[in-house]
Amino acid sequence: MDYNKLSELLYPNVKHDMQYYLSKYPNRNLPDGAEVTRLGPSPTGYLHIGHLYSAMISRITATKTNGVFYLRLEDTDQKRFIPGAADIAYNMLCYYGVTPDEGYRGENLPQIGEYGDYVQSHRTEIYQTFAKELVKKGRAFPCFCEKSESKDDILERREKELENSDTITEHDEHCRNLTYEQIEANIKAGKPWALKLLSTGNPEKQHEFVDLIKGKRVIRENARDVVLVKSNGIPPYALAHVVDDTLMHTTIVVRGEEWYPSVSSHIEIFNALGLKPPKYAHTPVISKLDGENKRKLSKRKDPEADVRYYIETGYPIQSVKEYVLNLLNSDFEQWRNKNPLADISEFDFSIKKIGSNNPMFDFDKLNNISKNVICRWPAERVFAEINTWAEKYDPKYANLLQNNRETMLKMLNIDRGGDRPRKDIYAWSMVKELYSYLFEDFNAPQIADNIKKPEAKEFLVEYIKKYDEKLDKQAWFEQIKQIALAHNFADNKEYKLNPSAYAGSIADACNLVRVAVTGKTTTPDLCSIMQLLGKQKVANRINNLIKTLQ
RNA sequence: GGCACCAUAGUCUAGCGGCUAGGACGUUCGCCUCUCACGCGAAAGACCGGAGUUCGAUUCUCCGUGGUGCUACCA
Repeated sequence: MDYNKLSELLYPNVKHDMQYYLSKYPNRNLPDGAEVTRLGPSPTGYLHIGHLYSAMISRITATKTNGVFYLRLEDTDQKRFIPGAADIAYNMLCYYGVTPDEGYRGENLPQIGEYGDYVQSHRTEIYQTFAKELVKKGRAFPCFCEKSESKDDILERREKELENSDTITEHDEHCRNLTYEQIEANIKAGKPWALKLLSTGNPEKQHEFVDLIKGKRVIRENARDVVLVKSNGIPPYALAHVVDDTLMHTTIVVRGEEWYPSVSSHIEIFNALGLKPPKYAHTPVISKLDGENKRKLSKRKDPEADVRYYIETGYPIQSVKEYVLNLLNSDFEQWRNKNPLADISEFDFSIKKIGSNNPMFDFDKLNNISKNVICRWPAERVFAEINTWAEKYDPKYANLLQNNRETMLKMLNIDRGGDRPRKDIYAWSMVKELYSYLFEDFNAPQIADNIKKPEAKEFLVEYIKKYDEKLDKQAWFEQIKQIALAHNFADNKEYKLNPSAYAGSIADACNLVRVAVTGKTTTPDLCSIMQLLGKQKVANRINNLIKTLQ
């Protein structure tokens, strides 16, 4: 077979050769050891938490080595294209502070960088040039078989194939053996065709492969005649990956573990073209416990898979990043404990420290991290963040906050600051409910079962008569205690010894006031809250409760 | 069906031939506070199973088992 002739038959319109592009995009001028990393989302929806996960690896690695992190749009599947998704990807990266140095920046901003175009659908001519090169080298052939239309199609076909044999064919025995004349006839007849790799690999043969996360591995050679160019002229991932990461000089490909099985086919394509493959880092996949089963975080079922979820819920960016970092390098939290105020960029991140099993998403942990982040911030900052969040997601509340700025600031300052700040907020959306008593009245709440109602009532009646909002914390407590004791509430320890003899404990008395005033059993320092509310409101609310105590 | 990845408490993990198997979240219980938290202290809770290698395996090898992924003209 005359492969040059074949390449002209297949790609008569391709003007340049591979060398042309190789010299058009020369090596990057970067310091020794600089790593070039990238994120290649496909615009099929939102940005997945897994994208943020690998983007952080890429961003930190590039920053640490004075390299480059760029964003490339992998939009070769036009069937799954969703308008707006590309912008979301870029915007979310920026929002989370994982900003790319170059590449695609959304529909309205020009791309940055000398190695573009960074949108794969704009690069078909380049891909076809490389495809033609492969044909010339006798390493690719046209396939005229009918394609599978859907996932179901494929599964069905696979089932059928398995009925007769125990393996799925890897070589395309039919089309790889067509003669030039047959191919020419098919082309002239206008039959659609895809370009496939003519694999020369032998799966019995193994070779060493080093993955930056998994370490040294032995993998089998590829034997699959993978599709290089689809019948619409656009390549699927494999060729696009090889061409783009060569031309854009990516040094480390960070991608999800689901790609791991295809490295040998990617390496074969690099080799067939005489190109050097990059280093690979296959990351674990974030999963979730669904009943008894562990599974990948799913787009449809799990709102937390979408990075926008955390914004809508009001998690600070820093909380999410610290959580992801903690998943990535598990010694992060030890470092954080030692350096509570340090910027996360000071943490000694390493790709090698990434574990290789798939972690499950844990809200408890995220919330805990977030509480620790927020409790260190001054009230002004917390207020500003809540306000910014509310302006977007709860304008009414934002309005309320702005009109009561001083009150809210005072509220946020209760138990804040110092070595042992209160940790009660992990996301801005919870604040409205958490401090609802500040701005809203409520129906009289239930009181604890163990408290005797008639005495509770007498206690509250007397207390509200005597309550003086000018008392400081000490005096305030002393007053509650005295009045409670007078109404048969007992010292905590004594009460424990003989509960039935008393109306309740001092703690119960306090809680009675707390519940009456706030409607909640846990709140920051009650004395401060009462001062904030003012005597009138406090009196009204306590009276409301009194009415229910008959 | 084939191929691969993974396997330590409910969860995230440390471990890299000899440890009372360490930490964190969560849970429970104390202490502190004459309230809620915070903080402090403690408890419960793990090496998937079986062979081998070894004086000795959580650690190394093999075989099971389980979970996951891939086996698309999706990425």
